[in-house]
Amino acid sequence: MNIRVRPDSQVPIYEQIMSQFVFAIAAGDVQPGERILSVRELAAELVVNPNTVVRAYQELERDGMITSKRGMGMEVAADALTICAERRQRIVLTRLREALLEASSAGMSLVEVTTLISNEWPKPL
Amino acid sequence: MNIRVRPDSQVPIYEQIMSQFVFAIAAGDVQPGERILSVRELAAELVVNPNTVVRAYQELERDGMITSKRGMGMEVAADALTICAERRQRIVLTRLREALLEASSAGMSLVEVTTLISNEWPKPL
Amino acid sequence: MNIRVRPDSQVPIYEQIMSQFVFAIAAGDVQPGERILSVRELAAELVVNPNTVVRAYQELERDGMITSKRGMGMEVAADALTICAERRQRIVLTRLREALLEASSAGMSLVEVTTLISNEWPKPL
Amino acid sequence: MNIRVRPDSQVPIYEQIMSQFVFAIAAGDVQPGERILSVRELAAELVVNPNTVVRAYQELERDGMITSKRGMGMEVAADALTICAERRQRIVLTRLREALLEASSAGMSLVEVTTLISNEWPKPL
DNA sequence: GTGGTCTAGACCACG
DNA sequence: GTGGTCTAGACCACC
Repeated sequence: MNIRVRPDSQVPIYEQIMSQFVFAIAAGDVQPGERILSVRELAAELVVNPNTVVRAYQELERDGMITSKRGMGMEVAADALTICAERRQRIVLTRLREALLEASSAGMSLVEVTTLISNEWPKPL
Repeated sequence: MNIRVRPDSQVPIYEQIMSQFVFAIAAGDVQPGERILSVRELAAELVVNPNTVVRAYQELERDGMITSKRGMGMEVAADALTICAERRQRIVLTRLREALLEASSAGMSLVEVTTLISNEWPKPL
Repeated sequence: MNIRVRPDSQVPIYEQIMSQFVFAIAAGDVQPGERILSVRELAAELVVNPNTVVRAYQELERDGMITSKRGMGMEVAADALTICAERRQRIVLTRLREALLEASSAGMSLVEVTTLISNEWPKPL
Repeated sequence: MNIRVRPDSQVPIYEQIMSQFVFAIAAGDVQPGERILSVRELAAELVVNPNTVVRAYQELERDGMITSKRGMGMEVAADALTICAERRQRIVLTRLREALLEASSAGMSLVEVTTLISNEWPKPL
């Protein structure tokens, strides 16, 4: 799994990290039980403050996506897949709804938005 | 033109005010040359601190959407329509792009997104 | 004497009116004892709020440049010429000093400024 | 770089702060990428309300002179030098033009002004 | 009446 | 620690 963050994005770095984990787990890129990078390792790889990774991991753990194994690092939780699939859906939906609400209140029609989306649909990375 | 703000939104109140002006001007709800509510009036109407309105107005002014007539309030700038139309497009596009990028990186296909949007398209207010 | 104001200038309209009177009197365009436009007339001519003209006239009167003749309007004061000449000097000097201070603190040399001034010297109107 | 403000000046404190940054950057006193004083630090140093510094920094940021690194303070932007050099020129020119226009309309000749300037040229601080 | 500036102090998210 | 936003209330200049 490849994690990348955009430090200049509007969305907080720790949230970017979280989303990427959620997406990776939901997609099956990482399996339940699999060990994940340590805080220090990931922080070094992303060139990011370790505290930021700590926060992302804490929230992921609180939500049951990862679990800490008594001083041996952290791994993907057993039931992470279900949670992540649901959460992925929720993240995407929320963001899309906001964008649509704004487009609508800006006076755009459904047709216009649909056309625009077809043009803007990002190419696979 | 009716302005409403959600004080508990993620997006700052002064930005909400700005967007609504941009959209209202772009839609022709208010004409260039037309006087807008005074800082105190709008603050009272929105139940918001006057300074918050001041900030929104100042940013709108420096972007050329409104102009201040010393001691006589503020009015929609002569060339506000062009600016606002362009900016509206930009605001909506930016937000949509981010949402689509996320949907894409979450593994959704263009078809799925399009379907989802048709279902989620907000009803006119 | 021709008075013109720039409503969008940084300097207050009433000050613009005052300066122009000072300059006109100092230049001899209007003579002591000569009647000046009434508040209403000047306000109409400049398309300006009468209160603004009132303020300009009040300050001019307070400084001895014009005097009100019992309900018959206002006229240039007897000793206005001396006062205005002195004041004109002061106005120009103050403004120039500020500009030079800024230029200097911006790192420009005297030579640069002198050159620049020769190029920028406004053509007679 | 030493920043000083005159609290009793006509020009707003936040503008004084901005100008000093522009001049300092244009002069190369601070380099692109260099970290600048935090809001609280500068506010304490100038004995000024932090919000005043915030305003100055925000306007400098939106004009591309400095950039904010979330949670890590602000630094001089990469292309700040170009912007600041251009802006410095503009600030000085505008102020000088106004002063010259006034001097001219007061009836002074170019020679008089040049002489006056040589006498008034402020000594280096 | 209008906008413009400043202070004081609070709370928040982020790293 | 950092910046970002908001409130409250004050004073000012201008029209």
